[in-house]
Amino acid sequence: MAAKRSGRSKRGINERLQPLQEPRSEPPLSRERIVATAVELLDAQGVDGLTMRRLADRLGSGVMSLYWHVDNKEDVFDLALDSVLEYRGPPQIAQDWRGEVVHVLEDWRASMLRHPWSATLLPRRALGPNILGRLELLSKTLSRAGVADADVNAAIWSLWNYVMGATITRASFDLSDDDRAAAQQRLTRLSERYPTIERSRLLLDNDWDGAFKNGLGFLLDGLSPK
Amino acid sequence: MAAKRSGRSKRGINERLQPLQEPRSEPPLSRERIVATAVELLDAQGVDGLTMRRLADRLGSGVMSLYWHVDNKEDVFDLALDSVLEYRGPPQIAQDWRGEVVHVLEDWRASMLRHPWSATLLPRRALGPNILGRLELLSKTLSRAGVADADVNAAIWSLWNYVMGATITRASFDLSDDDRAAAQQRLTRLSERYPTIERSRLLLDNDWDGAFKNGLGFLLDGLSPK
DNA sequence: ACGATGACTCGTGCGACGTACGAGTCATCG
DNA sequence: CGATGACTCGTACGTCGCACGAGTCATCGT
Repeated sequence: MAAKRSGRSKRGINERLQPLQEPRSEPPLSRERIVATAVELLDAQGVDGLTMRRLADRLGSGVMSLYWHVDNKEDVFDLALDSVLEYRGPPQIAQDWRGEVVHVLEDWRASMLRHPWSATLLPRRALGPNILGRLELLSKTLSRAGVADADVNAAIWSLWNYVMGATITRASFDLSDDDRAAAQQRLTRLSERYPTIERSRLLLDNDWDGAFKNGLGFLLDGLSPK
Repeated sequence: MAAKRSGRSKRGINERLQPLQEPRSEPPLSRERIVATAVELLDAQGVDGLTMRRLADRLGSGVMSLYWHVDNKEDVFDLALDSVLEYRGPPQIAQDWRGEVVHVLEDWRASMLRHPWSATLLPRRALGPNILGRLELLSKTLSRAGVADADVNAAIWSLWNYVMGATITRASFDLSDDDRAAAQQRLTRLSERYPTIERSRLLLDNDWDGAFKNGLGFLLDGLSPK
């Protein structure tokens, strides 16, 4: 019931009334500062690492002060997620449609991997303006490329599914070396039950970027207008 | 440091020592009973709905008794997840490879949608035997279909990504009608910013099953050996 | 027949968590 | 000068996972 979006509170006349009691006098709270700090915290500690108490600590404020600027913790997640998914456009003009689609999706994946918590968050929160912008761009590109109108939506969802699956998997699997060692041990121990994937070293391939590009190539082959 | 896997405790000789003090005398705790009840609870209340207290309540036991049979709460998730992802094989023998792949993946998706919490859990937990079995089967099928050895792993990860993305998205988006109404409202309010996806009604299509099959068709087209 | 052992259950307590509530502080304006 | 509204914050409540240690009971070696 609160949460103004308040650009900047205006004091300025009597700053001297703050007798520098704190060595580093924090700037006043604001939605932007909260969101930026939340992103920092999420990057550093993951989804479970973001608590309102820690967020307030980093901001040098009390916990309940945050609730003046945001509705609740879910709101913080939504704002942080959206702030991270901006698309700045292709590097130069005049690409072919495949190049453009690949660039949008690789940039999307890269943004989410830079903030791994965002990948697991995106599917379960509302679509913010930045994601809608990306979908709009994809839609226009595919249409212009000659994909039949009846196929465009299915094509977009295929691409969405592919990026989400790839990124969530990638972001979830780069845990500790212990886990990696344990997984390898388990697999070789069970190699007689899973001979094919053991032989092809399916679970040991670390070229995630290459696999992403190759698989996307397959999908675009299937999507190309005949 | 505990947690035997104990098939079944053997009493039997002197059951009469239990003087039916409880109208419904619960069977003793066991790993299987805990996992089955955890699945029930997860189905009913979702990931956040599973707490050790509620689980113990449903089992008619104390909270700490659970910790004799499982290591911790994560262990409960792992066991519940694995118990839900069994594959029973294709309905009849002798399908073409496309039919077999489609069946594995549709069954996979269906299993996860029957237990929506499993989709979001799978990518961030270790791969259990049932998932490995599915990957083994896919690997064999693709090889037999003539997919080049160098492409098989990329192909499998494409399929994995696609199923995971599709299922996680589907499982996360069937929330309340309020959300759906709010989303539609938001979209039409912003229709001038996103004209293409508004016109194609991208976000309003509810034929998830059809979209899954169509998109999978695109991907398999791209994977077919030339 | 008896004491030891181990399987299993459970109550209490600790330190987190999100956030409702209400009491503060302070600049601004009539 | 008194009121208003923007903003901050301390306290409190109910919930969570789980560590710890004290129980109960069947079984077995002697």
